[in-house]
Amino acid sequence: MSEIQRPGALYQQVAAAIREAILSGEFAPDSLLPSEAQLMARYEVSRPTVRNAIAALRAEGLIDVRHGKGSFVRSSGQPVLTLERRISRTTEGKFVMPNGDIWQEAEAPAAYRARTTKDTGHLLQLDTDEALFGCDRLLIDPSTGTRAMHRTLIPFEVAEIVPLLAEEPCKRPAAFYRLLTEDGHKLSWSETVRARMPLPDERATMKLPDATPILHLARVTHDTDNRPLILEELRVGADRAEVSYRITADKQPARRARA
Amino acid sequence: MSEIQRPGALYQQVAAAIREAILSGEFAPDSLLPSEAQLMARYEVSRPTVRNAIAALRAEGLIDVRHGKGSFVRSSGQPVLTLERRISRTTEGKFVMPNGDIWQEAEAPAAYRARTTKDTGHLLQLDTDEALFGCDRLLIDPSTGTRAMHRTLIPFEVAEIVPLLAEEPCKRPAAFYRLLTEDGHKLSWSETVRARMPLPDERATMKLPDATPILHLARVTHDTDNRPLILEELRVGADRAEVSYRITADKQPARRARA
DNA sequence: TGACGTCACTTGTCCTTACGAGTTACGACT
DNA sequence: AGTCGTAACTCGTAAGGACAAGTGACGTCA
Repeated sequence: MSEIQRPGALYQQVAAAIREAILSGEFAPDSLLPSEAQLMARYEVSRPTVRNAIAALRAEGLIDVRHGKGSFVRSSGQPVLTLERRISRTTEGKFVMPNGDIWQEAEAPAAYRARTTKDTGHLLQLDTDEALFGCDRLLIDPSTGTRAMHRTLIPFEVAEIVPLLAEEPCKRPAAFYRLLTEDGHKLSWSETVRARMPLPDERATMKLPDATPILHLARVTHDTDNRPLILEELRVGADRAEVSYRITADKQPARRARA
Repeated sequence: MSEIQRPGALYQQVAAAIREAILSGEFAPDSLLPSEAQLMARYEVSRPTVRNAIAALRAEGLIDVRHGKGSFVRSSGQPVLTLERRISRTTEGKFVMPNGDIWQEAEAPAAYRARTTKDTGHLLQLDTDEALFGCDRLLIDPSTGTRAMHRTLIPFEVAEIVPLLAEEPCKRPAAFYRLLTEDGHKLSWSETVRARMPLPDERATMKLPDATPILHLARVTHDTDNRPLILEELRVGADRAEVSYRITADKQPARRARA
């Protein structure tokens, strides 16, 4: 290390030095970092040490490395896609829960039968290993290229009681809402937001960069008597998307606050 | 590799084999994986290759490695802490926006002056580099040990117009809501949820495990005329916390649906 | 009995060497 | 001029060796 002694292992010192250089602006976003060979010379360390330092910065999401080209400072752009949930009461006293019509289906939806896990069972107020109708979709927002994975789950017993849902398990959820509302049901929603690292197949399907978590949304639609009817899951890369809940006050119609 | 040939590099084959063994249940959650030496023998590869495979699984959040002890399958437990936003109208026609009173302050709040970034400026409908009052807190939920970082930001010009906010910039946000409501303001909220990898200081402050993203919540409180008054940011490890929005229908009081 | 030191195990760090593979530019050949 | 091959760069993979550092069990000593 040609620079000041820092705490920790050598590769951490190197990583810290590069990190500071990035955050201080010495290396601008999207610019090319020195090559491994140059970093070896600059800090007087071996190649594994340099690569270890670079691996740490990749895990932090600070840089992107492209085979044969070099390491680039990741432009810490904000999400380009806002999933807006506008929660308000119109003058007619209805809640609004838009379904995000921006999405297009990249493939034909895949219908199947499944069973509740501990997780989905809890959300649907069912035990584990209960039978479900399922439907998976791969969605794309054409304006930003953002990909997302969508899943609809409907319990067997709900499909019996509310035949609307059993007819076409791969119908778009927005159609379910419309049909149920026309049928006299008063719906309420519960939406849970989690974040986690993607599984390898999720990384591949959504073409996620390194060190990119995914937002995992689970929306449960409840019937009048608070019985869970439908569980929808949406998974999307957190580098592209954010979720926004806008709660407007009494009788004031929802207004766009965007610049 | 003593097993079937797979696509990709050697270390990826090893990683895939271990991953499958974990997901299939051969290695139970919280159980000890074979040591590096055992894995070297089992797959007939060198130690760097084994370590590379293990590094991949760490980045996926599948395993935890403890120096001197070994590698453990991470128990994929669900979040232990649900930040509930119950959005409903009471019979008096008021919206409810609880502030999460579970949190306790781990240290004295730190007040300071700051300037808007591109990000915070956008949320507060201000240009970049406008003056702000700021206050940072380190919060702890004593029942789960979950740590979170909280930040309050109030524009100078808002503090002039609404003197309540300037008096005590480190007052608890819930107190702001109460004071403003008593003063006749009709508040509305906009809450944005993002996820990203933590910076090193965030990892240290919140004691986050490897490969753990954070949830980043930004809540803007709007005044009657839709002017942004307060920006609150909450950062919390996504391994511990989730956010839940419950939107209940007309006049039906919010009910707990938890088991 | 209790405290402590040692040893055998674990992962962490760091080095050297070698070759494979993607990218780009330059130059020679057609 | 256009095409294509090669050379020189980049990062990716893999092996080997050596020592440091954390952990826990066991045995010795006071």
